[in-house]
Amino acid sequence: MAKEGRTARQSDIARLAGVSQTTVSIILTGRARENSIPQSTQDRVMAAIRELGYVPNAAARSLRGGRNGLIGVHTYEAVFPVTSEDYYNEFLVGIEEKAVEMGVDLVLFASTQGADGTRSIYGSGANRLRLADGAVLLGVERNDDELERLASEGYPFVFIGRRDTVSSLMPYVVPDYDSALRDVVTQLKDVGHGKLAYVGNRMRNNPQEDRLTAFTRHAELLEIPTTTPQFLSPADLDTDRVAQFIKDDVTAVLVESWELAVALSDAAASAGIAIPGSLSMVCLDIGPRSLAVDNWSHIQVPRRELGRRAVALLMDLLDGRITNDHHELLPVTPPSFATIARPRPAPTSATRIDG
Amino acid sequence: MAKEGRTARQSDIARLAGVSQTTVSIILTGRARENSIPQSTQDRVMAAIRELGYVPNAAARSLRGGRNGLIGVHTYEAVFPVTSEDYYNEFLVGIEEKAVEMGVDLVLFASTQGADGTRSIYGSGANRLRLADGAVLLGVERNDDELERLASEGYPFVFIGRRDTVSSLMPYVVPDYDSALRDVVTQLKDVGHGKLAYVGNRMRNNPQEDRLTAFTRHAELLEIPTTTPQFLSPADLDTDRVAQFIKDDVTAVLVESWELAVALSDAAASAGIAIPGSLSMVCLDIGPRSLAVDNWSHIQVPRRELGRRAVALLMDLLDGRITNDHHELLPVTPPSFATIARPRPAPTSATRIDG
DNA sequence: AAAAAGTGGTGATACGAATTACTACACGAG
DNA sequence: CTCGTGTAGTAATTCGTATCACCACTTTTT
Repeated sequence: MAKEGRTARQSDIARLAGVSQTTVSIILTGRARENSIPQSTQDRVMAAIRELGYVPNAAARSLRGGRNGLIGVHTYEAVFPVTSEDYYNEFLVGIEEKAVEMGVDLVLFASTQGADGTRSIYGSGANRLRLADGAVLLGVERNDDELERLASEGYPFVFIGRRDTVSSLMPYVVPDYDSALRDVVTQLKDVGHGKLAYVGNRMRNNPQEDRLTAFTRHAELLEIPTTTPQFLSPADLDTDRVAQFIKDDVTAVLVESWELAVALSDAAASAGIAIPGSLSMVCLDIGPRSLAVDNWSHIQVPRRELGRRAVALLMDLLDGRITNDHHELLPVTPPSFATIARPRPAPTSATRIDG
Repeated sequence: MAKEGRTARQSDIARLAGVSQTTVSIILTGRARENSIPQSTQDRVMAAIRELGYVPNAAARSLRGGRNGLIGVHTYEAVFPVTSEDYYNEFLVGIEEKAVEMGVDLVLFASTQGADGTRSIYGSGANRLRLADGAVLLGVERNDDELERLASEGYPFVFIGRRDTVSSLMPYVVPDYDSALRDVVTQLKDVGHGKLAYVGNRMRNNPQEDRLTAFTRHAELLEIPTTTPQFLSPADLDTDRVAQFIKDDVTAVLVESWELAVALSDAAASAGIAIPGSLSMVCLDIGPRSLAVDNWSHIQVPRRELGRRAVALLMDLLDGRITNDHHELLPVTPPSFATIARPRPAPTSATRIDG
């Protein structure tokens, strides 16, 4: 059935069907009507295609400028992390779902990973991304230069997340942290909290900055006092720190990562501080599946939906339905009341024991 | 730095460096020595490359060169299952790892999924896999016809797993269930077990058949009696069934899936039968990560390694280092002694109470 | 002195598909 | 009988890179 050696190309089909290569191309790109190719010819060509098992050559198509139905996915961290309680997997679920719906295939750019494990689009010498019609990029590492270069080359891509410096150059989808933090602060105010603390990671990244900015903004707008944000490693979030919160009349703590949430839970337990009885806690990131995160109040980034929207936006971009300045915010699920409770009335100074 | 619009190509560099495009290509493909291009010319060209921010066009390269550095991955079930306690993820970890090492990219064939959720290579008319240089296929669904067709078309692919009817047509990697079951049966015999039961799923698939065959074979070779294999849904593995095992002097049960292991644990607990005190249990499949599978004796399929080897074999196949009849067995980790124990001496008939 | 080998390149072409710009013919209207 | 309008195509060109077949000149070997 299949000729040995070479794979079939359009000219093979053309010969078999007794037409020119041009005609085959016209039929395959769905412009048969406007070029008045009769049904009989179309049928002959389609039969030949089936007989030879023809599949368009993706490289040739993209070289010429056409579509090849490939959507790239490039993450600045490993796609399938070995620490498999995997943050990215959920994005990929969404990306794959949407790809299936749109009938395109996904290219996971593994070759963009250097020997040292870092990932770079241009690092490997060639911009492999060009093999695909466009790409979805994600990752928290700061590679603004690459993004800028990619955009300046006119390569169509969508970013999941936001980069202040270059975000105007490309469409992106991003969780609506501003609304989320407004909801959190409102929620805390509504149940009666009077003073909030914010504990961030020592390592900073863009989403974390967004959350902190939003927190500061809404705490101010809602006129709820806060302590100065602290940036701690989990080890530093110890009993002393918890004691200080209590001393400072802090009744609720926002922590930026699940590692900090674990540390705070442990420290509070050691210090005999009940959560949420004496101290409410909200986690601003979700942990791995294996942790019982439902036991903490936390905001939930719609990772699956972000993946889906990113693919949808990319297709829109390719079809010219949107431009590079199209940005989308996706709602973030507000926290449950697991570790948010009405604070106890502050003890009077008379009952307070000073060490 | 980057010119607006078009990206630089070799002829741009050539013009800037005052040489021909051929020379640029020669230098870039590292054949400067053998073509006696002096260092001075190389330097000029490299400078021009840097100045223009040139990056080779991957599409043009693969069009010219044949290979495009894409490795397809096709699973007969969703690649990123929504039920994310994901069996396939571990294979993909291995596949991606190896792809990174080999410097190739992965194509996840999402477009091969039909509207009904089933996946078929030829479903869309054309064999989309041809887009990649070769592919790794996995999945337990029985699509032998497709595999056969694919092989007959000369498409290079490697299967993870084994299909009796068509396995001679392609290279595959497969867990060494025969050795694994030999080890299990030996292990059970060595600690003193006298009679084994085998409980399989009602839904049969190829790996399960392989395990059962191996079990039967080795039980016979080692002259250890067994009950007739039973194929049950987890719900049917109830206290009655457990009571029957005891009545039949069965001291160890091999279950084919973690669902059955859960059912057996529960049923035994309800029936007051201690595991492994009164009944040893070995699970022949591993469950999702979230389950504490380490609490059961189970054999462990080296899924990551299977993924890695599959990619390695595919590259070997593409480079002509192996042929279609190359098959590899990968060792399966034998069970721990978590739920394997020396059986209690069988009660004498005098002490047995008949209902 | 002629032949061979080395140096430093260049021009033309092929890869496969898409597109632009044609051609050749039939038919009806004016 | 000629003009216009479909109909049913095709030839030539393009995308960016790699490679093959050369070329012109110099140096070394026979």
